[in-house]
Amino acid sequence: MLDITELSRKSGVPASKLRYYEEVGLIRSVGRKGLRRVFEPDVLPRLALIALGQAAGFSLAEIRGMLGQGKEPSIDRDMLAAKADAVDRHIKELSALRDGLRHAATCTAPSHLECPTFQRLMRIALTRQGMRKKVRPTRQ
Amino acid sequence: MLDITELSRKSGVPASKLRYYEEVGLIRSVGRKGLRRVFEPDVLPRLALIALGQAAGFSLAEIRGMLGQGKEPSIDRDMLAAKADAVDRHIKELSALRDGLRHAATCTAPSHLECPTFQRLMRIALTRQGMRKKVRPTRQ
DNA sequence: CTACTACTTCAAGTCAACTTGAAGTCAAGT
DNA sequence: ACTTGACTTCAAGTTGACTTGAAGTAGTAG
Repeated sequence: MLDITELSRKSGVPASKLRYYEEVGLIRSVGRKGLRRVFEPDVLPRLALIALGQAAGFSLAEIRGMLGQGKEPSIDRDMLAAKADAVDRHIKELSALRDGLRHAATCTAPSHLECPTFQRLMRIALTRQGMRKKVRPTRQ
Repeated sequence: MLDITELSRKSGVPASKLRYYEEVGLIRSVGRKGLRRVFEPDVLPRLALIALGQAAGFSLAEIRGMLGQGKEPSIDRDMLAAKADAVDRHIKELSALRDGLRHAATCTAPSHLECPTFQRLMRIALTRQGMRKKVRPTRQ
């Protein structure tokens, strides 16, 4: 059993965030010691999953859906497979971006617009336009 | 030369977003026809680059930094290489997540906590904890 | 018993990236 | 000349994911 400060220290997640996560139903405390929340140690892997899900561009609501409320993830297998496919598509886009960046860093073509590698990058970028699955950075 | 409606139609980017992007210095209009902004066609690849950069988890400020203001990207090669490395690390995380998801979709182990694939996923997730490079979905 | 500290709640603030709405303006068609 | 429609500006609103601040309270040290 961990109080919120211990959990915060072990996980690296600020206490305010832990309270927020509990409030929105992502984690659960199993009781109180005085005022203080007490958590079971299995919230640690759960927090790791949450962080990973965020890194993949899922909203907290989606992550809550994936994790379920019980301890056992108990998740819909088809949905998981679909999510995996979505992540895979995202990876492909990012691979193209990485290659494009690396190329741009070394390419000495007169104009990027004339460079075939750049052209390919553009095509992939434009392909992406339709599918509205974006991602953006979080402050801090 | 394109007016804002044509640019919006060709790029799939709503006009309000185009105005916003101009306001924050991501794109430039080259003049007005009456009230209406007029753009050069080379903003089209630029918009594609912006979308791709967002997909990679960069903020608009970072993207503005990468693209520069002129037509020629004129970007710092070292920074580009560093960005490419960052994207590559992100890809590795996502690959782990994808594998974890696929595994979870098919795994019939009694408890995920006992499953070695899940364990591996956890280790990678926890590795990520230190580096504050997150990403989250955009509405619409 | 009193202080002190670290927690508690709850409301409000913040941030990026946009969108929406009101009120105005221009050029093109009738 | 007048209407129409699509643009214009500018301020304010929205969303998700938090953080911050004020005011309160519970366990512990002295």
